[in-house]
Amino acid sequence: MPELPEVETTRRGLQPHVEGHRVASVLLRRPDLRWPIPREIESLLPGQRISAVRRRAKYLLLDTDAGSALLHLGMSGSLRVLPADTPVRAHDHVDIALAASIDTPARVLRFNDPRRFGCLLWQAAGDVHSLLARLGPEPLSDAFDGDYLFALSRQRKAPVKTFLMDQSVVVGVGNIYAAEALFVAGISPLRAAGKVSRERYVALAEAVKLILQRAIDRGGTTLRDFISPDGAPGYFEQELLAYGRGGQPCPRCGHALRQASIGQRATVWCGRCQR
DNA sequence: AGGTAAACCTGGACGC
DNA sequence: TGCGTCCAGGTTTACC
Repeated sequence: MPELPEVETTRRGLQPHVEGHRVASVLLRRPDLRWPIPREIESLLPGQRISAVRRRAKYLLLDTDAGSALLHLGMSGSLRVLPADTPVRAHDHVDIALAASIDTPARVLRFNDPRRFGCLLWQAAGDVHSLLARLGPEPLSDAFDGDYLFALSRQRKAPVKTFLMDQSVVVGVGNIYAAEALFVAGISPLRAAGKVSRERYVALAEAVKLILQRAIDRGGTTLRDFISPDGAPGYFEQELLAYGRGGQPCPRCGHALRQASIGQRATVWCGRCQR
């Protein structure tokens, strides 16, 4: 489910309830998600004060003096901050209980993930987890621009949509926002990455930034099960121009939007506006 | 090295 | 109503 805007929405929802608070206890209702949950989550995290809630790519990090809990929401994961006595529902796999303080009641940070493609891992203090080691730049940073994409894409034969979704090229762009950005930039998702001009990569980088920022402003996209930590859905779905609209008229020219699978992912685009 | 496809897992939508 | 099939916001892993 979650691409960068949904993870960032989650981070922002978590931050006021989690940052500066102490972990009272950890409850694992199953020992694994995508991978086994490491021992440190149970042995080191309880008692620690969470100093920051950060995002890198589609990962969330809960920083403590001992190290960081590293979370990924996979396709169907969500995190919520709930009153400590909230009844458990199906697929509530992990509770990180937060200690009560003078001005806040006890709450629980609860990780729900039906498909279990998400993960909860541990990054020791001073370390960079191997999953974070080979990631590309953040799309909303100055390091990401058209010149960067142009330089990296030379000689590459994979479709530009596959290239854009490669997390070692740029992080955070998944299937929804890749389709949207290519639509806005007027680039066919099928075009080989190495055959897109510098000028058009400038337009693409700008489109990625614009769309991701706009989606963050709307609280992300809720298709099925994405919810923010306070239970609210995202409102970007109503602004989607291409994703999920195969067969419908192009919002720009009225021509029927095409749909096909590119790199194992359903892709929608306008054969007239996108070349 | 780059490119492609299988694999992981559950639930919802759909057709019969 | 029930069952089979297909599809879904991700990414590692294996293979060519």
